[in-house]
Amino acid sequence: MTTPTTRAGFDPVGTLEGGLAAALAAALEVDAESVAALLGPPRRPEMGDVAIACHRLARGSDASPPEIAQRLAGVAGQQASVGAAEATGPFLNLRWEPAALAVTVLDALVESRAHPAGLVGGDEGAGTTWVIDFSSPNAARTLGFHHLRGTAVGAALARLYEARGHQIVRLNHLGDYGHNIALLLHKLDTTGAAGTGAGGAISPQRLQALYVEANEDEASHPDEVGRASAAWLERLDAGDPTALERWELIVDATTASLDATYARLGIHFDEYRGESRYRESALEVSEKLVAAGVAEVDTDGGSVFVPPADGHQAIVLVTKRGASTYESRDAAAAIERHRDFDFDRCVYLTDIGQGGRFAAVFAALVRAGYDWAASCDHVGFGQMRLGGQKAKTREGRVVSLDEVVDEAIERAAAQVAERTDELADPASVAEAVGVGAVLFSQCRMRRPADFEFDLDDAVQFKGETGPRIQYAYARIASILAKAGTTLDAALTDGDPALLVHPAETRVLLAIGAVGPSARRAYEADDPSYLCDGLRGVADAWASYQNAGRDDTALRVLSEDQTLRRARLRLAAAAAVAVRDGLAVLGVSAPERM
RNA sequence: GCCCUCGUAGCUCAGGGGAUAGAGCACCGGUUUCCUAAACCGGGUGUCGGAGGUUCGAAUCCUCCCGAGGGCGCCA
Repeated sequence: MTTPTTRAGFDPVGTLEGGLAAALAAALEVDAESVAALLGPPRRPEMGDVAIACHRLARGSDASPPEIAQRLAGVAGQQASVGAAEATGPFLNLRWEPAALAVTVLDALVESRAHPAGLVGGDEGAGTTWVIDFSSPNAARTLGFHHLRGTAVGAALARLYEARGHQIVRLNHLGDYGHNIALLLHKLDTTGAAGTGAGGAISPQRLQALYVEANEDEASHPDEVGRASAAWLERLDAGDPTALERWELIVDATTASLDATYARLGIHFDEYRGESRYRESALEVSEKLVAAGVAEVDTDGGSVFVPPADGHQAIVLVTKRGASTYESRDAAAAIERHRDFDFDRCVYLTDIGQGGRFAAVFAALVRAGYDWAASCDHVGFGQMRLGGQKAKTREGRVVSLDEVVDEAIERAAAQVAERTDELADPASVAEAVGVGAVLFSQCRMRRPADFEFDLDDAVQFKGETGPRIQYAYARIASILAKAGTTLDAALTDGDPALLVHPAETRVLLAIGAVGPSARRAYEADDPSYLCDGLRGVADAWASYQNAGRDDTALRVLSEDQTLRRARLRLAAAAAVAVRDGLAVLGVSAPERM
């Protein structure tokens, strides 16, 4: 009963359930697995902490489901971990013995501190390397608002994978090839030295201005600019030194700009690997796929393509004009990644619409003998809408990610200023809250679902938001401070067996649920499940703490010193659960706000 | 035409074959001599897009239809 920290991580309630399932299974002479699979939360919390539907257990038995439920109620009632067991028709509802639950949860939580990621950690990934490719911005442009979801979710997944024991390589597949670049090469040519500053470098701001001008040029003189740009792209393809030199200026300015934005969000990459890097290797891959009989050369135009196969769409590897394509460059990139990192899995986080394309590329590689390509996974996310429209533009222009973050921080600052408490550093709190609001808003929706983004909602500090969860942490921190103790000290002090009030049980169950929520998020490549778990703790804690307003007997800082220590331990546990979970999402937890 | 994602409360979204389908927002009321009222408590909403089918049991699985968005060999 005291081995809650397993390979699958912190799951004290699972430990209790396992013991219960074993006892029930023994009574029915069936295997524990099949009983454990039927255990789940009841429809409504008033019914109990855990329930079991007995219909399936009645199969192949003389007894009816209600009879089974009745019988199991008797067996369950004998368990030390069970406080109450009641058969309701074909269902068995039961409550854990509160003290047993408290001891199990809080002991497990202390044990989980041994893991670097705490209670959201696990060891499933030990000894394996995963590559994750996310954000994928374009050169010559600042990070746009439409990159927010992939960036926030990707960073969260990378941290989650690390928490689960994987070695992680974060890659940013920069769109440093094609039209945008061509346009800017031409622009740099026409503006000459005016385009560059001291030392020849281009500042991100200058680059952005040039990009806007270049697009205006194209709009007003499409034919002329189009021809000139295309010529520059050819020079670049041919390895022309001037073209390469300018290309480098553009990419350097881009990454400088991107890094600044990522830094605000607490995100970093191990490497940028732009598409242009695969200009030649893409053509080599194409040849290999032809040689393997996977790709064909089109008799009409000389292009190279992979015909539709096994339900996958057709993909073009080389165009009629002999240029690589998105698909062949992706194939080349995958091969390079496997060579460089020897990954066990390579995750591509992009919008869901690209799933078919990636699947076709990976399948073609597998058919050509690159068996490892079966461990390349496209993980897609739904589209963000703004006022019912695609997030890419608003009022006809690209909304930059920086603008959104600025606005979020501004609103957070206004809120913080309103409660001019003795905050030592209101600006840093506003930043933590603003950034937290933005990141959390991106992670909380189920990954594949489209969702309507509303900055007002995200930054509104109530409801299902990051700030509300941060607030729960801050309130606990405040209590601990008032008690003159620290989180770490409180966590191992006090007797859990005293935490038997229903409001306390609710907090304990919520804390216990965070581990499984992290595991599920990990298994589904979807941080939203973790968000659910954190929200549960914040809800339960807020409810508990507010109950203490009306009923002084429920105060954490009880007159009874023994009870007080136990409750401080519960508070610390809730705080740790929230903090560990938010950390995975990239959201910090200020001590005061 | 084919493929993918989806359709659940006024809005934004959860629902891992099981009970009376749930949260948040918005709206209305209540709770601050109090451990932070950015909170909490209470108040009510549903042809689960439609029709069949499988099942003891379907929002959930299968088929068809309707509707939305996205993708579908030479753009990135």
